[in-house]
Amino acid sequence: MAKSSGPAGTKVTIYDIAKIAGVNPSTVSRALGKPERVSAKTRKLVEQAAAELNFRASPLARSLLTGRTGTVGLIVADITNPSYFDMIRGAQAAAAANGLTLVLAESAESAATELRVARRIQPSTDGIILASPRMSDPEIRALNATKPVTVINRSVAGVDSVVPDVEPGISEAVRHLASGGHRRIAFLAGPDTSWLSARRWECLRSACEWTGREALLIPTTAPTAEGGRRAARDVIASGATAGLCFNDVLAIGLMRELQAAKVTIPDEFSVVGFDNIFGSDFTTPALTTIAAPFTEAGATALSLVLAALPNADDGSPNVRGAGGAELPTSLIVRGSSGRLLGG
Amino acid sequence: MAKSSGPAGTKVTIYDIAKIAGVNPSTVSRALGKPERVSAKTRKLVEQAAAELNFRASPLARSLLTGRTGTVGLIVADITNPSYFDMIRGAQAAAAANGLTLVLAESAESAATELRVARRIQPSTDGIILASPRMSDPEIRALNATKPVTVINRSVAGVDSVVPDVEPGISEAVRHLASGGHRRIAFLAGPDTSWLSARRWECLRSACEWTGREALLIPTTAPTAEGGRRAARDVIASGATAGLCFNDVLAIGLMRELQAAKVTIPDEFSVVGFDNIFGSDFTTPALTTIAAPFTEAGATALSLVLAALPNADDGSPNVRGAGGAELPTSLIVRGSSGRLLGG
DNA sequence: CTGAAAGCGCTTACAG
DNA sequence: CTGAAAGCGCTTACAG
Repeated sequence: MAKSSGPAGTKVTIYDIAKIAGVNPSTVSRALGKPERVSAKTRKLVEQAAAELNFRASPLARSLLTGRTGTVGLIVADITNPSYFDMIRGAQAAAAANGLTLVLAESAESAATELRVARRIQPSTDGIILASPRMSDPEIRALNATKPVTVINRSVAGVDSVVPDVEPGISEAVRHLASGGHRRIAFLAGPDTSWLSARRWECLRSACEWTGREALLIPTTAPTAEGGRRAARDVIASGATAGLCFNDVLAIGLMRELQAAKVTIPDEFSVVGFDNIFGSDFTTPALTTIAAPFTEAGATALSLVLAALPNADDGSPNVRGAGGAELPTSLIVRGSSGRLLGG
Repeated sequence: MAKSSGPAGTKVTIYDIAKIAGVNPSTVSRALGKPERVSAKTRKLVEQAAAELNFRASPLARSLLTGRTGTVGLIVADITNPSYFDMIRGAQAAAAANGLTLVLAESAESAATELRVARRIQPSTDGIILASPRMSDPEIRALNATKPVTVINRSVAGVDSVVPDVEPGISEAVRHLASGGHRRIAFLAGPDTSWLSARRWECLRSACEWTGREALLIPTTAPTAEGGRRAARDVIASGATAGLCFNDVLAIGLMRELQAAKVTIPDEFSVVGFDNIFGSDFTTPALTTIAAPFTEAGATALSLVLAALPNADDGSPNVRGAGGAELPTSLIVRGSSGRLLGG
């Protein structure tokens, strides 16, 4: 039996290595952590012993000393909402590229849960990213006072953020719809705690005003396909001939329900979504949507957290809340929008 | 200025609390951790002080002592592959329900990366779940010797696992296709390191044999939409009139490419996927697919890891590799499959 | 270049 | 019920 494969649970420490290498534990630590500070011979001895015992340093013990966990948290409202997929992917890739581990958590669209989860993971992470947070500004600032926080799809004074510049995408969409003969455009809103939904609505209203169109706000029960279906009746009742939806899933739900009610899309009604999610081009007609570079948003958020970390060199606290990125949006025209029949 | 909002980075410890509560640090620890072992007065004192200082116990320090991290890792091949979404969701929900944090990591479909990532996160987790792992059996067993491992979509001797029972779903699919007049059925394979792909192919072959149909194996370049598109030519060349695809994304890619080549679906060719992913009903025609309860798979995997944890009571190492769950699959017939025109 | 000691923040027998 | 001490596994000045 090789002793290297001890029973599960046997923890190999630097002391074990020190013993068989015949050196002091502190020398083991050095040999492994800063090999250049140790003689070639010692290093070899230690490395051999470490390999033999299949040693893995405890990140916990190290973190306790260094104050760094090598982990960044990402909290999203709904882990299965495809709008977040690219963001998660972007953050995860950026974390891996920086030798960090990403912890993913979910808030179930609840501000209270979000705060609880954030508090829970904060002590074991170096910083956290909040995707479309539902908490209040002061709550976010309080978290940011403990460890670096970056918010995505929201702007909070004193906190690093990554937000889409919604203007270009929405302007394009309104011009596109206006040229298709649409005069009354409905906005199917997101959760009312959503900063981004408010921004999009504001922007739509102003774009409609500018082009002499009418903008209508239609609340929804949830930013899901079901939420879109349920809103369909109100949309039709409003007299709008086009709907801009807070996200693509909502848009797909709306389109399905309208089609079920024999409304032809886009001849009788145009549907435009947001986010260009996976599958948004699977529908018939394929969904027109306003896209934002979410992969980049996730990566940028991670780099902002990284930049806000206390400097490893001098330990000086870094500036926080100075960072901010605005990512451009654009319209992707597909089949679900176009000229209004007889419009 | 309230002193409760100290500058960032000021770490509040039980010593600070002990000082202002006028008790020993160990008493603080007890008051917070096992309140029943402390007098009501002391408890109140400590709780007040803790609240005042906005104290949060360091999970790192605690983990170092207890050996428990309160974290479970989940490694998937591709974080944006929708086949994994429900699995991730199920595991995440089950983790949260048990007061655990889920760490999500990605292996980029590479066995080497997978092993590296697993080793990296193992020390800071209590156990890990490997979704459709690409590593070798011995590598997985070695990981399992250190800390509990549960594999999903794979069976490894001595390791807990959750696998779909592919038989019912595939049998149904073959009967469905046979009754539609299909005699030659292609299987668009997954990665050749995929245990599940091998299983599905075996099962399809045996089901075809049983019903007197011909089964053909068509390799693909990747389990993605692009992989499906690229395989389309081979599929047609094979003379098959129906294709069972390793996953839905592959199936959607295949369907799109065939449609682009003016093949009418399902009149001239039937397409069946696996996994019933989000969006698989968005296509036209909607995708017929073989579904497995992935949310449940994720949750079950988490509970298996939990059960394999060393017993908190007596610290006795728990049995590992004894657990195993088989989850039933079923066919969801939608528009992409049916009777072969003139078949 | 290397050793001995102190300490990161907590928990847990052990006394009293 | 509470205090004093030891220890989890590592790192880092401080001597030599």
